[in-house]
Amino acid sequence: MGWEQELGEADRMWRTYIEMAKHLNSHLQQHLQRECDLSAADFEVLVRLTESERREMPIAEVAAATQWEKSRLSHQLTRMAQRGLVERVDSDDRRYPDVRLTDKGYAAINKAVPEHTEMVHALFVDVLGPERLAGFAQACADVLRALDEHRERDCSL
Amino acid sequence: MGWEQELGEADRMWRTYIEMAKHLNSHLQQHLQRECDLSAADFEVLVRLTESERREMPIAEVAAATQWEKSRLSHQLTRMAQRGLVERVDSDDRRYPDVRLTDKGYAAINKAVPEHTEMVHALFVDVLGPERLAGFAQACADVLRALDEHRERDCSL
DNA sequence: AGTGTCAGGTTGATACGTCAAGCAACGGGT
DNA sequence: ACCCGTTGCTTGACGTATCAACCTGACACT
Repeated sequence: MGWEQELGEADRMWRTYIEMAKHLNSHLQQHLQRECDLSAADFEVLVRLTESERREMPIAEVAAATQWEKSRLSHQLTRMAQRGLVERVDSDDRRYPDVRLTDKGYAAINKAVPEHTEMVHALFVDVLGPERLAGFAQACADVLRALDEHRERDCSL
Repeated sequence: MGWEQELGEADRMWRTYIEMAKHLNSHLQQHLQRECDLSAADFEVLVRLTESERREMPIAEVAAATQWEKSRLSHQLTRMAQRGLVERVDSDDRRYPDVRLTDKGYAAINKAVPEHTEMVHALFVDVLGPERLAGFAQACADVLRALDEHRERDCSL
């Protein structure tokens, strides 16, 4: 035993990142839950829906935007519909029903977004400052690119 | 509607980070699951256990290290015990039972750690390179500190 | 029209996380 | 010696995520 006592610099930095991500996430999530009675999943769906002018879009579009499994989205929409945040509506092609933001959902997201944004700024954006933030984001973009390449390689097997 | 079309630079960078974190996480998790048949939670518990010389430690210590709710840990240990990765053992003080790594658990973690580390390097450490990694980690540390301060303020209310 | 195929959606089973309540064992005061 | 409070762990119920199987309506080809 004991290789983990000999953690290199790099691995300790990795752990720092992991810690940060975990705490930041849970903090934002708890805030959202307490203040707005929305789970992170609720929030994400509602945000996507506001990206349509009509407060309504095909379910598949939400699925693409969130990158969720369709079954997860389906369950999520069922629960949100039960709470009156959204409703399913049939479109012209009955295979692909739409989701629509209800007034209640609209009110909820309009309360939540500013608070959430403020929190993100206080805990992240303002802490880093403009230059470091840019560097950070560039790093994230690079990692994302590496991930994509890696995934391509995996799929081509 | 439409404020989100006017996302500032900062908010787009925040989204980049979120995307990166999500993808990186799910990639590592899937790899661990496929190659080693371990969930992220399994992995974390096993790693903590290897940090003891005796392959065994009080449950409370694992709880402290992982920062999990005790009930979550309890459920997790039950499932891991069912799969033979760990076992509960009574210590001198019967209030505080220990968890011990079984041989099977030991084998599992010894296979998983190098693979996981390799993946972390390929997707993260090596992508950034030493200097950018250091900057990144410093940024994470700063955000963590901001989080702690914020939490203190919340608790003192 | 009839049949096949397929994309998109739903459903049910199972695993995991969280919350609240319960349980058990040590330690101090009497 | 007894009771009681505290502390750590477990349990059960519920909400959520994932996987696999299934359903459905449109389209193409015959």
